[in-house]
Parts: sequence; structure tokens; C-alpha cells
Amino acid sequence: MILSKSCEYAVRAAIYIALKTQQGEKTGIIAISEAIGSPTHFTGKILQALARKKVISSIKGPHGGFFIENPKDIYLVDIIKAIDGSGLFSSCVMGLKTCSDTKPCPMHEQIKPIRTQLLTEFSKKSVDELVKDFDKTGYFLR
Amino acid sequence: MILSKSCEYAVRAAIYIALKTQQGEKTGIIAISEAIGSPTHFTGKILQALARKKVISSIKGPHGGFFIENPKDIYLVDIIKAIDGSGLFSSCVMGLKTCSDTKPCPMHEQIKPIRTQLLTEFSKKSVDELVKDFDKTGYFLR
DNA sequence: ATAATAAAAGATAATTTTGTCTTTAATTAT
DNA sequence: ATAATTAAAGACAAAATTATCTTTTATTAT
Repeated sequence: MILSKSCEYAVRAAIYIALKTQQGEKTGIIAISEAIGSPTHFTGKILQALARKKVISSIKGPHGGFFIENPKDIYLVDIIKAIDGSGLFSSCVMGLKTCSDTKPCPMHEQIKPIRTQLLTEFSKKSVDELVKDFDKTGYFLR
Repeated sequence: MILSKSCEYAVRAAIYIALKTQQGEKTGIIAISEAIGSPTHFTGKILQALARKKVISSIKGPHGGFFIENPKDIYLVDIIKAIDGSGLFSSCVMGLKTCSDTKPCPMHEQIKPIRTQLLTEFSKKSVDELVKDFDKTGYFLR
């Protein structure tokens, strides 16, 4: 597993929210968790976290819900960093505290470009594009 | 984090064991956990798992301990699969059950080559080579 | 103002991962 | 045979992750 389960939920939720936003609707925790197949309240927590980090927006009360203001400017990497942090892109693959470019572990040079590619791909893909991709293929979010 | 903490311990332990094997010695749980900076008994469990999967060998009793028979034929990928399984190389990055080559998620094609590279690099590096690398750089395993 | 709606927040719990301690089994040396 | 050594196994516990339920707060509509 490259991303944590929470993070997978976060990504799928963001796509669903963006999809709804595009349709001019806000959407709630229940609809979201139903759409992406995640536990309702747990999903709420994750969305809270995303909202605090300004990845998504939320409004309370009737006709409130979650929405995403600028899906073109939110990238997968933003969601991943918000939920899982940036360990995936930085911490030593064999867990050596001292590992760095100047004092590399034996896998450092081999893993470095792979990490960079991961970061690149996750930085390239905006939520907006993800929605388009799903539209094309007849989307499924679970 | 690409690998679990347990798996990081496993990799470091395997290197230390191979190093000792090369020096004609078997080595015990206490020495290993001291060398790699891991909790003693927990390390025992991990080594047990590696032994069951034939990644390393062990002998009980006086002058017993852990050793590695064929460090040239044991690759990082073997350790990783033994401890973490193969989810890293296969499971959908956004957690979609239905994701596959024929019904790909929006990141499928982008992640695929990265996964392959991960698998390639982990499959290329034998424990024997890891030991040589550490010998070169003045090894540190914690 | 009041009621209804929906996210935020808090409390609690289950599960998984990580870590500790004790007992058992295998092997060796005396 | 007995004692010493060392991994294996089992029981237990702490911490992190994942999940559930309840209460509070903000907002809207009546």
C-alpha cells in the first residue's frame, strides 16, 4: 500500500466532492461515504482534516455540505501531504535516521528518482483532471 | 513511508546477519537489535518470520543464532514480500477494488511504471550487495 | 424565536502495528 | 544426565490507525 487507507478515502472523497461541485451541488458526509464506500463518521474526520488544510471547503447548516472551490489548483499531492504527511517522498526506505544525500543508504540513489517520479505524478494530477478521467471512463469510486 | 517499520527492521537485520555470516559467525537477537537499533523481542518475532519464509536461517542452542546461507540469492524484494506482502507492488493507489489494467483508475497508468521500477530495484539488490555497499561507506545500520 | 439541517468536535471502541516479558523447545558442552 | 545457551512461541500491553456514536455549533428556513 503506497497510501494509508485514510488517504485513499480522502482522495476518493475529494473526487466525489469535486464532481458534485461541478454539478453545482454541495454534498454531505452520508452521500460521500455512500459513494466511495467508506465508514460515515470516519470519513467525516478525514474531511474535517482536509477542510482545515484548505484542500476542500465546508459550510454547516441546511444546504450546507462539502465542496471544492478550485479543483484545478488542488493536486493529489496536496491531499496526500494533508493526510499522510510527506514521509512517502522523503524518509529513508530502510529507516536510517542518518540517511541523506551526503550520507546515503545503499538504496538511496536507486529510490531517489522513484520518489521524485511519485512526487511528480501526484503533483501533476489535479482533482479537476481526476474528475474528467472519471467522467470519461464511466466513473466508479469504490 | 514506503515500507513498514517492521520491514525496515527486517532489512537492516538481514544486512547485519549477512555481515556476521560473512565473518564466519552466527549472531543472536540481542546483538542484532543492538546493532540496528530495534526492540529486542520484537526483532525476534520479525526474524522468526523471515526464518519461516526461508529468507534467513537459525539454529538454537549454544553457538546457535541467525545466519544467512545464500546472501547472493536473497533480494530485498524477498524480505519485503515476507514482511509487508506484495501490496506495495500491486494494490490500487486510490484503494479501488475494481482497479485493474482493463478497468484502470485515473492514476493507474502513471503509477504502474513507478511500481515496476520499485519492484525492479528491490529485485536487483541482493543482501550480499547491500553488505558490500555498507563495507564501502563504513556501514551504519541505525 | 424556533425548528431543521449539516459539519465540527468529543468520547469511546475495535483493529492493527509495534513492543515487552515469560515460558518452552532445541542444541551444545560438561 | 545436567546445566547453559539460544531461538521459538505464547501471553500481554502500548500506540497508532481505523471505525462508531453522541453532543455541540453554525446556518438556514419558517
